[in-house]
Amino acid sequence: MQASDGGWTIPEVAVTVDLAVLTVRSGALQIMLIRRGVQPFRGKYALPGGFLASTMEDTDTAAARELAEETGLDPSDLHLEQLRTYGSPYRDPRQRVITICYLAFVPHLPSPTAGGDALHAVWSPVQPILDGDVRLAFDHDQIVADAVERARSKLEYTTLGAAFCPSEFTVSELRMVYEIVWGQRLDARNFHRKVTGSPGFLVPTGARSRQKGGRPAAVYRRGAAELLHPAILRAGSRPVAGTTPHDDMST
Amino acid sequence: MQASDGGWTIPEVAVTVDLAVLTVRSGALQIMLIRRGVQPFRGKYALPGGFLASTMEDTDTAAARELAEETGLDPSDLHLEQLRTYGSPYRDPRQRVITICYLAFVPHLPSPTAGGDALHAVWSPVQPILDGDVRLAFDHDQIVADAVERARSKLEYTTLGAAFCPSEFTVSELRMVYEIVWGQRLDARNFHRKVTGSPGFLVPTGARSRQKGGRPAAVYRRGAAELLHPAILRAGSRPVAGTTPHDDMST
DNA sequence: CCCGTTCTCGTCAAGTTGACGATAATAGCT
DNA sequence: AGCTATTATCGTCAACTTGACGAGAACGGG
Repeated sequence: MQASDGGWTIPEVAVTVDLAVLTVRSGALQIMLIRRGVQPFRGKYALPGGFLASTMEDTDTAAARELAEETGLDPSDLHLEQLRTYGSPYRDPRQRVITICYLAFVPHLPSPTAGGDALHAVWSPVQPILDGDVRLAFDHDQIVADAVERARSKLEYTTLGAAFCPSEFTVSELRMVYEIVWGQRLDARNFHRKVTGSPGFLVPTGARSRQKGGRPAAVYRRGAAELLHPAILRAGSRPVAGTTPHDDMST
Repeated sequence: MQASDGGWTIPEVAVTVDLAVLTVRSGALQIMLIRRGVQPFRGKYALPGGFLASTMEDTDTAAARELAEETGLDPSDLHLEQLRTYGSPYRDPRQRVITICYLAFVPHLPSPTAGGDALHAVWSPVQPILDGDVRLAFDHDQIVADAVERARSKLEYTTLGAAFCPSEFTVSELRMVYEIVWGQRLDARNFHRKVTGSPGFLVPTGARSRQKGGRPAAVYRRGAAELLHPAILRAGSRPVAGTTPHDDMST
């Protein structure tokens, strides 16, 4: 459990790398879960992940490799970032386990997963987890809550909403991503003006989508911009009108 | 190095909790460093921190305790948040060490620290580190760069700029924090309008500061608001603050 | 060919930002 | 006291952004 280092021993702990993989499907924000086959929490759902191998693998690389295994997709196409590290002492009943958690945004996957670890992987809507109606293994409820909040925030000031869309998409598809992740309706006309007016957000392909009804929409691809200036703010995060800008101190 | 768990062994690695403690002093954004007394990187400067004790201490708690030891301040007064976890395999030449790094904003500390670990602690301007003119131990240059970028970003959309100020401060002091952290001049009149118009950012104490010259400024305390809506965005870059030599904490 | 639907462009009032003039209130100096 | 330099605070105005919403464009389906 400890390695010697010139008369001093360095304590060691178990470390896992877990993934919070979010997607938008069936009109809901969903997260990838696996059903645990071993104790503890056998039979419960948990985030995919695993112990950091004793090999000298970078944690970022380990997360990308796991993501590729679970989704069957090239991780260079997907958005993957570190979410947070969870180090509460009793989050694993066996022994102390610290989890480095990563957050991924993936588009609606066309085929079910193919990797070996992913045999038990399922997509599950996040809302029942946030509401406490579904309980996950360990402290993964909290991780899911953190992941969703990070995702909602990221849509405001980055172009990552497009990471939930396929490589080619319309403004309406992007708007529905925002509406589903934020859980609120957006004005289609103002949203269109906003995203098409943000330099580098959308690159028109020239093609037009055809669907059941309505005017065909222009098809776009993701642009090079990653940050949005200014941000697209969710309702409720706007200043309250009526407050006096210059308030007298004498009160 | 491994613990048995029903026929399977869980690999373990060494974990440290490090601190990136930022402050504004002498007109520059500075970070707390310690001079290493042991190998590796003996004599080099590094972020304060230590191996995660084998005790069942929460990593957040461990970071807060270390911060209190280094600064001598009550950690409940200070802003402390997790920055990132660094897990590159060869960042420590001895063996694999994963570092959970925390970010703290502290005001200009009036008195030197009293703890034992802090005897060698110094404040050092971040700019030479960002420029590559000063090299730290391990990958701590990168951590400092991440910490500064996080701090600059946090000033935009949170009220954490006030965490660099003493408990009572003026708008000018707050503006200088912004100017120093962002490295650009801000219009004093627009900044005043902006921060006094943000509900919950500043609470007037009724007192007025007296200083060398000029009209006395109203004195404020931090308000309850943590998020700024809308954000204060940095704009045109105009470098302002120079760098000062290494400054002992007991100044 | 009409109709419902969706996409896209315009318009307008309200609010915010950036540039900057003007006034207020102090210290230091003669 | 009067003057000046300095800093704080208040106002003004044009340019821009936002939210609400009208209106036309371009389809599929009856």
